[in-house]
Amino acid sequence: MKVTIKEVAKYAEVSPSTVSRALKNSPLISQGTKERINEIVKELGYHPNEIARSLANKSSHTLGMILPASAEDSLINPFFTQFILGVTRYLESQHYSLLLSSAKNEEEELQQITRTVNSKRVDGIILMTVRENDKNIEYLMENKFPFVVVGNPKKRDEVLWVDNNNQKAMFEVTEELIKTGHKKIAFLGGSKKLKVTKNRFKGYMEALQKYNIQLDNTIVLEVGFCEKEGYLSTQKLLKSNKTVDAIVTTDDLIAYGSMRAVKELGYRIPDDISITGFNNTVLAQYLFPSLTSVEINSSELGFNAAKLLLASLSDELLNENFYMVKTQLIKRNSSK
Amino acid sequence: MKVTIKEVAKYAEVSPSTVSRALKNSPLISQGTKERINEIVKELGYHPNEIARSLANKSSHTLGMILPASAEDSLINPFFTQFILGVTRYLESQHYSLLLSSAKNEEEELQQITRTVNSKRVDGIILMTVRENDKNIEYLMENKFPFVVVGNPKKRDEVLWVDNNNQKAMFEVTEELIKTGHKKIAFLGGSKKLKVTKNRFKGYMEALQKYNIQLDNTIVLEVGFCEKEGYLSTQKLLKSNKTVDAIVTTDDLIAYGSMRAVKELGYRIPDDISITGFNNTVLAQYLFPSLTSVEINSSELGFNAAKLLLASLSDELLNENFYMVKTQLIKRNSSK
DNA sequence: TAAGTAGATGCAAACGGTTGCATAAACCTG
DNA sequence: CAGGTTTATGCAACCGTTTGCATCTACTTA
Repeated sequence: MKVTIKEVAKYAEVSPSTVSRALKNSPLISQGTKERINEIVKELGYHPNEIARSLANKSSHTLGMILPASAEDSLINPFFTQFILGVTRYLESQHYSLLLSSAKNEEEELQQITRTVNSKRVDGIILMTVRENDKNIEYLMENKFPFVVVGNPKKRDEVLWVDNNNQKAMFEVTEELIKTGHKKIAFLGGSKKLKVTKNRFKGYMEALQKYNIQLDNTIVLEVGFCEKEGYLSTQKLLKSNKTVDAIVTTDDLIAYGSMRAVKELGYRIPDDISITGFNNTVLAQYLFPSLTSVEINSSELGFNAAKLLLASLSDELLNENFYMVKTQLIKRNSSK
Repeated sequence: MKVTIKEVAKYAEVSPSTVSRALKNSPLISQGTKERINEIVKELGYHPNEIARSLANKSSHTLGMILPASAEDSLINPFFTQFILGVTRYLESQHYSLLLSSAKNEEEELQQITRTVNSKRVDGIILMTVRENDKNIEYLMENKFPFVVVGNPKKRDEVLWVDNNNQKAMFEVTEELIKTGHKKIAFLGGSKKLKVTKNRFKGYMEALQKYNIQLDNTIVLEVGFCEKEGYLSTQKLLKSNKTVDAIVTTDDLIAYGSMRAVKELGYRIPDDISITGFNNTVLAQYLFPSLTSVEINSSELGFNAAKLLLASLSDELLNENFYMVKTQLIKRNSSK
């Protein structure tokens, strides 16, 4: 038989209100009855119906999250699992829950978001990606619905966001290479339209500047996020009589393709050319030579996204509307 | 201003009951008013409050799922993301939602499950792993709470489960090797306690039997699920004067370690020894030589887990209390 | 000891829907 | 055209909590 607050009240010979107060430690209740009620609660095995609670409280104690279409492709990357883990870890510590949906494409993403918002089942939303002119962000801002995004949104002062410090990460990679004697460092990056690429490129430049190395635009290449493009553009690069002694990339897969090209053309890694990746995917440790890369703490990213959003929900005064997660340089054998 | 069913009722000059009926296509309503109400619903931008609905319906239209502790380690495997994707895909098609939590260890898993069940926020639960003497399954069965598990549970006739057809998969791998001329095929499997290993081993044996090859227990080894153990046990195997012309493994990582040992000892892959993996992880396609492996359709696994559970929730008569997902043999260059 | 105050509890409405039952209107049918 | 049936609608209770307000009791304090 289901046990409700009324049952408990009957047994304790008090009103449901009193039970309710006992359960949430209201000051409007005497120590004695509180203890008595708590005993009966245990005895009967009573657990509040969270749905009823949500209705009365006008808060579901739940956040929503949409797995973007891109989750499907990025098989190489445990980012999503790790991110979700981080989110749930924080939410659980705060007795919040996570409602997850997925979308096949951008359009569906927005649909899912509106559905979730409209149905009032969540108090806020976590967006796992940012796009140029992001419709999702637009919608949420227009409707003043609380949310946090991962990555670097356009109106960065008006929204909550978390990101890993891409610029600093690439600065560290480049600096490390310079310090170990490299002078001609090529940059293989993904689409320049992406904020990630831009920021990583900034870090690269920053390091060059610091050590007074002239930026050489002919060894800065834009490639797609895959092994093949890394391979092809490295081939082109090396065959063009350019002498480089290091190649930094914005992804392990690109680095992997690059390694293949370098080896094929008879150079040794890292003796002739050092190569670095990014994202520290599973590949990195198993490649030969193992790949120096940058570890992104996706779980901490998720953790802090949830934390930031919850803090803002509770009218807490936030010092910052964003949170930068530190990355970690993982040195392996592909660089000197 | 928030728009509730009462607002709509007022505008349409009907009672809330009528609006409610209009929205769910009840036969107790005239075509005319139904259309009128639907117009007003659109005009006002009304969306039912799902929480209130759940309370009245005593059903949340939501399933619960717990990311097991092991999700943390299995970085190499996009299994979880893919599985979740499959689940959400099906749930969305049925207008259901997914409530996700995570657990750091077995104990916490059970806690999460009881919490979720007690709070009445979900109609059923999806378990992503099965253990020996699984406390979670025990609890759910005792409380007669609807659930489905991934993998092969003990009381397989009494619970709902989905699994990939491990036996058949390994049968196919082994048969393929036999057909391409291999005679001495070693088996490198994970812990024999695991149902997965057992089933894969069965498939291996089945193929041997079919082609009248005598099982040789000295080339059947139990190893941990990692590269290193694959490496070490293959070394031992090859140094023990055994002649093998193929090695099947129950995981790509084991296979990878195995490849390393084989190459070090001077054998060629696949000319001298063929090697196969399992799970078709990202590694497989990027190794050298690329690794023949077995693709597990985790997304379909999730899809059907959700489907099975929902079917049982709707008192549908099930033909089967389980669903076997087909695997796919991916031939690459590590086998002839 | 009377009046005032603090503390503990209950009542009843509210949250936003659903649904069994009663009823009114419209339609048959002989 | 009276009586019965069908169809469409409304009423009110209910789902399980929360909470503002009223009430009651007991304790101060002059």
